[in-house]
Amino acid sequence: MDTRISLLDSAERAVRQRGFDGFSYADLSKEIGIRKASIHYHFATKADLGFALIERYAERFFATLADIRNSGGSAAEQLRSYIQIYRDALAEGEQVCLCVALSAGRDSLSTEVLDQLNRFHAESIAWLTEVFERAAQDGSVSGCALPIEDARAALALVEGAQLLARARKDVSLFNQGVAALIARLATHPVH
Amino acid sequence: MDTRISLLDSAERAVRQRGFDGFSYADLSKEIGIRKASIHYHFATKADLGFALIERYAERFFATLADIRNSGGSAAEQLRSYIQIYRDALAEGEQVCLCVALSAGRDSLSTEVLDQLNRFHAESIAWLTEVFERAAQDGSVSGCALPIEDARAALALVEGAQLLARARKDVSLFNQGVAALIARLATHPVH
DNA sequence: TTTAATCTACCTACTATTAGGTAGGCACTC
DNA sequence: GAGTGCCTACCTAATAGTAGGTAGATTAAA
Repeated sequence: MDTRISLLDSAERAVRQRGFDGFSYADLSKEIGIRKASIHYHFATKADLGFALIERYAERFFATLADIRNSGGSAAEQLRSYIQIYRDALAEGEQVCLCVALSAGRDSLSTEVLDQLNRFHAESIAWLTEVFERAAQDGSVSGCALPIEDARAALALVEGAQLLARARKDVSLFNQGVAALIARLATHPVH
Repeated sequence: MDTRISLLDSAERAVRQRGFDGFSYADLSKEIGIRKASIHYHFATKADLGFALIERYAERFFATLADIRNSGGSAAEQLRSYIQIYRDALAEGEQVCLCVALSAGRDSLSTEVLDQLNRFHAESIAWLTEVFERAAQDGSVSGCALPIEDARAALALVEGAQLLARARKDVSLFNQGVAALIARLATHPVH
């Protein structure tokens, strides 16, 4: 079972660096030290591996979002945490978040993986919409429009900023991209 | 020379739909009706083809930006035109802009193509910064912060919104992503 | 409690297919 | 006759996936 996890870890890093078509079973084989054919024992097809990847990723991601929501911070604080997830995911500008990586290479994905990807986006927007609704109440975020519009813009922004940052392997490009959003966030409790 | 253009057209569509690794010389061969080997006459290597692609694209793109700048419209009008370029590029949600497509598959790109990609981003941000500077004067865009920050955020936003839209083959996701930005744009001349 | 059956996690060796790229030739035009 | 634009026929390396086997642990039956 340890091998399975090693495979997932190795594959996730590869996908987030080079896309789903950017790594092969041979690559994984070299990295974790079992033969290429043996990988098929754990993941019969590459599509199966892809599905397992996004399933595990979604679980982790949404658990983190739930933690942030339950932390009780202001909307601004929660948004800062949200942005921090995407900043951390960059890993020195080498990687992007798994759902950005998969979105980018959409064509080679199975419908199951695509469904998970859609769920990912939908739940992210739902979470962000809630935060922006709270922002309208606690006043910790300036310049708010409709919560749903702010939510969709925020998602597009962090994903786009990741893409720009990885293109030049430079995390500061991410920070620059989200600077305007961060500038709207109150640094101290507003009430 | 007609074949060369057909090859570029076909390759551009392919890259923007499936990424640089998502198409082969065999695909192009089938699509335009000459043998695979003959493509090497026009583009000795795939890297050469990639370079020709982004070169042609950049020329077109920046000519359009120059036209918009020279149109004499307000900053808000020019931003609307800018967003429209990215919306048009989506082509029913099938494609993304070439630089988004190339950013997504960064690893398989030659340094020459990567350089062009960086130039693309730098010039886009320069153009947008100018527009936001003008916005600070003509007042046609609300909620402006630093022009450079607004510029970087706008670029990240349209690129991210494209990614989201193509992931679901749905242009309305792009429109939703940029709605908050568009809401900041004055619909009538402000002075 | 030994024996038989089954399962796990791997192996070697192979397949068919595709990738980008090359060598050399052929018709046609300037 | 030199250059253009294409051809057939090939190459090497890599791709995902398959066939068949094996050492060792676990389980079930005698």
